[in-house]
Amino acid sequence: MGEPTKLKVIAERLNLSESTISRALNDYQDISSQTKKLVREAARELGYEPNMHARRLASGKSDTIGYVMPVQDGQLTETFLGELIAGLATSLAGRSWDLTVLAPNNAEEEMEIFQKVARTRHLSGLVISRTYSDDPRFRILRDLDIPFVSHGRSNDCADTAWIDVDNEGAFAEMTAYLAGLGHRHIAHIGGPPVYNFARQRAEGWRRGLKEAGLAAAPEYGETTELSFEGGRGAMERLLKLDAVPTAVCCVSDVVAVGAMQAIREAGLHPGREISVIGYDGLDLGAWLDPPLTTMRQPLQSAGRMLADMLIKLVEGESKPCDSQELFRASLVRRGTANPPVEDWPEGPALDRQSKTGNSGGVPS
Amino acid sequence: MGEPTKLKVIAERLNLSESTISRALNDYQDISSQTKKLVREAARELGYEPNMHARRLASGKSDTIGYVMPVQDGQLTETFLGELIAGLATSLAGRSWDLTVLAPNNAEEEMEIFQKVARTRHLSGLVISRTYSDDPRFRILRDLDIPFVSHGRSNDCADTAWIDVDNEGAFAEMTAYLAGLGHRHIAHIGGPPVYNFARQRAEGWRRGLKEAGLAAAPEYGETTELSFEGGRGAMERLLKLDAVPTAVCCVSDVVAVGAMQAIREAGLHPGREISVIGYDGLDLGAWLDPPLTTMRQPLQSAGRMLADMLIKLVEGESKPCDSQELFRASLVRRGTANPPVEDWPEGPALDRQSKTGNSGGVPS
DNA sequence: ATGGCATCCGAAAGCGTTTTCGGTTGACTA
DNA sequence: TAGTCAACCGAAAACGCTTTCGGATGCCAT
Repeated sequence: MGEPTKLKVIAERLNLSESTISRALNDYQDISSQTKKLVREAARELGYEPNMHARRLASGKSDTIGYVMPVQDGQLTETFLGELIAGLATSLAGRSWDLTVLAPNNAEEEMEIFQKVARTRHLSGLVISRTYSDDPRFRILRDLDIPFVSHGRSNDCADTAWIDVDNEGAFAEMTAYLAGLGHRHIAHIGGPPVYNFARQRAEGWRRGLKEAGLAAAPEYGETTELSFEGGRGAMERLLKLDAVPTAVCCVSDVVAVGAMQAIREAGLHPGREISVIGYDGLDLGAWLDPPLTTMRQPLQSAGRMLADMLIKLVEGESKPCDSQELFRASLVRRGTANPPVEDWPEGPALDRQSKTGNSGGVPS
Repeated sequence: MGEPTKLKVIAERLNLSESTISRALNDYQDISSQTKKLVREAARELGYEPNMHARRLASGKSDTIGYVMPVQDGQLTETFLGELIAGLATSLAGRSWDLTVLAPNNAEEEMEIFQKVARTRHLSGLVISRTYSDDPRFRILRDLDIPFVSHGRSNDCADTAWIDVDNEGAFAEMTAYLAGLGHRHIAHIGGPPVYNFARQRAEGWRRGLKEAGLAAAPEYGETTELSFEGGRGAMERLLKLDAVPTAVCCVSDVVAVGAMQAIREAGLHPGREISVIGYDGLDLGAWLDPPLTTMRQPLQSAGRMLADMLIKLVEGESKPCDSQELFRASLVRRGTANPPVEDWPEGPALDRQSKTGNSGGVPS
């Protein structure tokens, strides 16, 4: 109610010195367990809460980590952001650390943040996300000696801390699954290759094709924006091909939904003439008709794990290169991945002259 | 690179005292504009960044606001969370304030946070969201004398700061729109009435009905969880009614999508036999077939405005009751709201004996 | 000259912790 | 009985900034 109780109050009440109180509360070894108990009780009774600012000033540690939001790519509506941030926050709260959110609007602002953190050390470490294939932040943060963990890998992340999903493995599995269903014309709608995950997923598709004994026709490797419109546009291009693919691996659920729309607009049915698999495991995929087959990655724990890793790094309890976790994504079978069908409608919008059956070879 | 420059360094370099430097940088009036310029230049050259912890300890102000995430309701996948947080963060960064995110897992944890903030004042103010009709937090925060702004109103928010959308107005407009299209059997699928917005939206539906000269049949007022399954279940119940409604106002887009699914499963077509309007303006609505008509609220600026309001409150530049903003939502015409049709299929799943035309009266 | 009044700046006391260093006990060994 | 050594605690110096208070200076009017 009145004045916040500080160390001094407890000290006077127990006839001890402030420093003893401080060390007792911080569990120093040179305080008898008896007085420790006394101090802790008094602290509880008086409702003592340490003044974070004083503590941080004196100790030189900030016990705060910063999460750098991926603002500049306009991906703020991603549904996982909330869960990630909540995961970070709860994990930190358990250790009475704080989470502050940074939202740089462009690369320069992000650089300024890094510089400031490096100088003032007002944040103990950073979590970055939405990594690029060739991501300068890895080098910069290392040079600035700022502890950090990334959500996603990059080219030179060999000796940094990260967590990621095995994107390549996931798409190889996805492709193998489609091949196992009998598909021989499996296309891929990928994302901008600046994103590391996009490159990895495309690579996984290629590997899956190869392992299934299929060739990766270049015209089957589409690339587009990570959006509904992007997916639709890419699918429209695939539909114009001489040999229209009978299955498509999409870099994300949103892109997959766009592809489904294009398929429908061509008078075809997603999951019948053309199978579609997305990636992300979004709920919305289940609400479609037919529901979208996809792959889900474990996200709920990502925030927690990022926080744990970063704290260990900051406290020097582990080295960056020992803090690397690769998760597996798992297939979510719903309605849009089925064996290929023979009877395609010969709609006016669709020119399939070279595609009289599904046994034809892969176009060169 | 080396030691972070502190006030002392600048003071020695300019042959001034630390206190002068401090006041010069903080634009005190008793420092000549000449020395101010000198100090500022030196600070820039030396790359001076104030030590936040020292500053906050000395000044007693924390220049930090906390955003309390709505974790306990499990609504973390809401797409607006990212935008809201980003808005808060950017607006604060412009004033060199910080945003820290709190993620209480239940009401007790939330209370503990409040108590701690009240005692330690380590946060200057709070932003709360996902408000209940009868939300105890309003009283508690007021009693604890913690400055706060809420995203959404409550019963006793007359003298607190908030921003909100005119939910009631939006649903009245939505209902009027459907009535204007010729619908006379307009139902509502609402959310849990503990949420203030849910109650407001139901109220808006009733008002719209009344203003259109239609009666609000109690069985047309459904209530359900804010989920796909909830919407589907509620719609299934509506489909069992003697007089099946020809239009449905849904409390959210997600619920609307569930309703659409139920309609489809009954052998009917959303937007043909039964019109559906959602609320939120989510992108995913546009990806459906047919695309979901909905209402969009301005969210992009909400975070910014919440931050601005709260800072003004903290600085004493305005009073809570003067910080209240009501936004209007606007109708997004897409494909699921059309005039009623006469020819309903007589599917086995649907029993419409009392519904031979659309001119029938509202069931009592 | 003297007083009064701005204007500008320095000295110093905080802010509430942490942490090092040394000092005081008492028990135990030789 | 003196010496040694833990075990435990207090004094005091930071940490880097803010802010009050008063002092010095110069200017003008008396």
